[in-house]
Amino acid sequence: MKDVQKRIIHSAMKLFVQKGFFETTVEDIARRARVAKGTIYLYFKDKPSIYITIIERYLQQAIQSLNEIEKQKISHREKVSRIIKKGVEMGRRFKNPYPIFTIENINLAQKLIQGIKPLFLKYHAEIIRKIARIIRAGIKAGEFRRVNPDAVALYIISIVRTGLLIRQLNPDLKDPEKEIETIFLKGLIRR
Amino acid sequence: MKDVQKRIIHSAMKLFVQKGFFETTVEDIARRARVAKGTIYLYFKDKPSIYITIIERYLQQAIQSLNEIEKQKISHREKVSRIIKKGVEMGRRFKNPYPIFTIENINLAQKLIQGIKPLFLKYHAEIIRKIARIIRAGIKAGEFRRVNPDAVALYIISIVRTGLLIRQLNPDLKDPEKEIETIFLKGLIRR
Amino acid sequence: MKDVQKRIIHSAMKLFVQKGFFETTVEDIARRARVAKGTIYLYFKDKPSIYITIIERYLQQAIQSLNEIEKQKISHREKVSRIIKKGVEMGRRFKNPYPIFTIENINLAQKLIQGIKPLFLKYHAEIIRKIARIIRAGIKAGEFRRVNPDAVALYIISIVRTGLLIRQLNPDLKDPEKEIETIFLKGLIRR
Amino acid sequence: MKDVQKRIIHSAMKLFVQKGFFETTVEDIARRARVAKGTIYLYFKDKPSIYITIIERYLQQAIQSLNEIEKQKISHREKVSRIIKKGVEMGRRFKNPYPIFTIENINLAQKLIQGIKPLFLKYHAEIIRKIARIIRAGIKAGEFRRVNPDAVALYIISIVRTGLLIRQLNPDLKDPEKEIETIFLKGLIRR
DNA sequence: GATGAATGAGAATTCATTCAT
DNA sequence: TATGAATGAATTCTCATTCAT
Repeated sequence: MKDVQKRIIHSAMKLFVQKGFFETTVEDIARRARVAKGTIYLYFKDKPSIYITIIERYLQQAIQSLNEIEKQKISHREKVSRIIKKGVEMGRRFKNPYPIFTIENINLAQKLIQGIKPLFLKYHAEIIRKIARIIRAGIKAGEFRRVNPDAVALYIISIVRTGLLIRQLNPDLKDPEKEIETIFLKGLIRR
Repeated sequence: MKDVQKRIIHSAMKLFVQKGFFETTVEDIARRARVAKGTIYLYFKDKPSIYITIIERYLQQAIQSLNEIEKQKISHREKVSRIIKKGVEMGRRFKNPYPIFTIENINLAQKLIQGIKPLFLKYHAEIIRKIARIIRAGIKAGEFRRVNPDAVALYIISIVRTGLLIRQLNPDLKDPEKEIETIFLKGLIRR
Repeated sequence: MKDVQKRIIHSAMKLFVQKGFFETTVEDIARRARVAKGTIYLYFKDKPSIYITIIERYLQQAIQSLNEIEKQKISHREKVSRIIKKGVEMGRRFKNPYPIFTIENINLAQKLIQGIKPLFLKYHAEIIRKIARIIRAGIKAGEFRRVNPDAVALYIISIVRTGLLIRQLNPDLKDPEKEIETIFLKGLIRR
Repeated sequence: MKDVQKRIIHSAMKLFVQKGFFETTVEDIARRARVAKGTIYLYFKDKPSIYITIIERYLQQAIQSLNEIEKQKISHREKVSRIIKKGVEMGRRFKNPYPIFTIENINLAQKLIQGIKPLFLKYHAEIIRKIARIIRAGIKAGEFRRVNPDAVALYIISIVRTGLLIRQLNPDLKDPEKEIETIFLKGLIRR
């Protein structure tokens, strides 16, 4: 990819994370990328499409990571563990743009979200499918209890978010996603 | 509270859910509330403060519900179960404005979120404290495993979101939060 | 009509004539009308619609004038004469926005013209119809030669333009439309 | 003239007719001419000057045609007839850019028109002069009635436009400029 | 000569907020 | 209190023109 385009994406990502999509102006993005305002429009048709591009790259990376994890010769339990770990790690890097698609954001920007929806649904379905496949295999192998694989796949994504959330709100807690993961795997109830 | 103010809040809530905060204009809110635009400013100092008011009421209701659940003479496990159930129920009613405060929204509107933060932190801390107290009691009673109560409290909030998310993306799944809750309580791994 | 709207229309008309549609900015119009830029958009949905409004009023006035002339108890020849006179007079006042619809302007602004077309065709057809009716009556009365009334109606509109054009390019010529009209009625060829 | 320049002019002419001057971008012109945008500026100092060049060539052709017609050994009446015929024919080819200079366009683009004015006035005066000379000769020869030759010259130009206009708005009418020309020569009134 | 990426001035439009009535 | 017309700052996007290669 062209250096200029990279700079624009980079600038936009930083600013979207720092100030939010709506509060970042195209001029801000241009300034930080050290290009003229008009240059942005040589590479992106409008402001939302910059956003979409960032999200799309993130999702593609997520799928890539899932593929790699699935291939590994480890227990299903360990695969789930790595998915969560990788998710938190990526979320931290991107300041978590993934959940942009979740119902929560509906509150802030229906129109924007609607525009992204088709793209998201495509990737989201793929991600869920991949995770669910691992869960299903784990059930078959007698490793996991008989659960609904799709629901659990969504649940795993949610756990990633919880991990990020805890880090944000309770920064003292050491290795929070480990704790969460343990409960997820072993349950809250003592036996 | 004055009837006019109620109408404004009601109108705003519907519209924020329907079209999003940014895509709802003050004029929209006024029209739906059948008041003049200027009247809004007799009751609220600006647009964000309408939003904040809605969030605040939601959080107060949440705390109220937690108080009621805590007082009940039931097992801790059952209390957790009811918290999740109530959370999903409230989320469904509000189309879930709660997570507006989560890191995700950082992507869309830092400034807005920052303005809400002090208020949110106050309530959020209280909610976490209340849930954590129940968890702690459950551990003490030997009902739960030895976990970090604060982390679990956040985890529970996250589970509520997962329940809502599944309903949204996989509407066919019957009683999704029940499934999630079971995993939360019993764990994924078979023993 | 509201005073503000009148001022906007008036301001726009002056400026469109003075500087042209494209070279007049909405800010120009606002300044001259002594209102804020945003106020324009309370009365008109966009810039072209100001233009359309002006044109429409002109066309309505033209039709009104034709109606009055048709009713008068004078010879058909005199009616034609008055139509031309009135046309030049109106054109002078509006600096002739009528021909905005003629093929000429296609060269400058297809999109704008296309947007106006439906409106124009409606009025234009009515104007042609009215003039043609007078011509037909004149033929029937033996006053005019057997000509195609529709073609002649268009021809009359064209004569109005010629009158205006001569005034513009040859300001010394006294009463130019009189001369043109005479040729139109009696012909160029000597007999 | 260089092939590249020809291609640019050709491309611009097609596009100005198709989409209008303002709605045609320099990029459009370049693309259609299969040259780079920058190349245009090697041949023309700016966008209006492309327009001016096109108009100028048209006017030069018009003068050329007039010269040829004037030299022919035919009646003055026939000369007038041929001028009209030729005018409509040229107008049809160019989709009539001539009247771009007429008062009508004032409504759309004063600045552009003003820039073209000096050039136009020069050619326009020459065209009027040539036509007026033919009329004057016709009067002297007793062929035409005693009219103002300059006014009639302008009138002839106007008739050309009427012919084009009728073709545009009433495409069914056969040979419309013939009808118009007859009235012009013989008059509307029956004798 | 030719290219086309980059520029940035400039335009239309939106909408939260004010304030005279 | 209530109104809603008016405001104008702010934002997105366009496109003629330049200039390093």
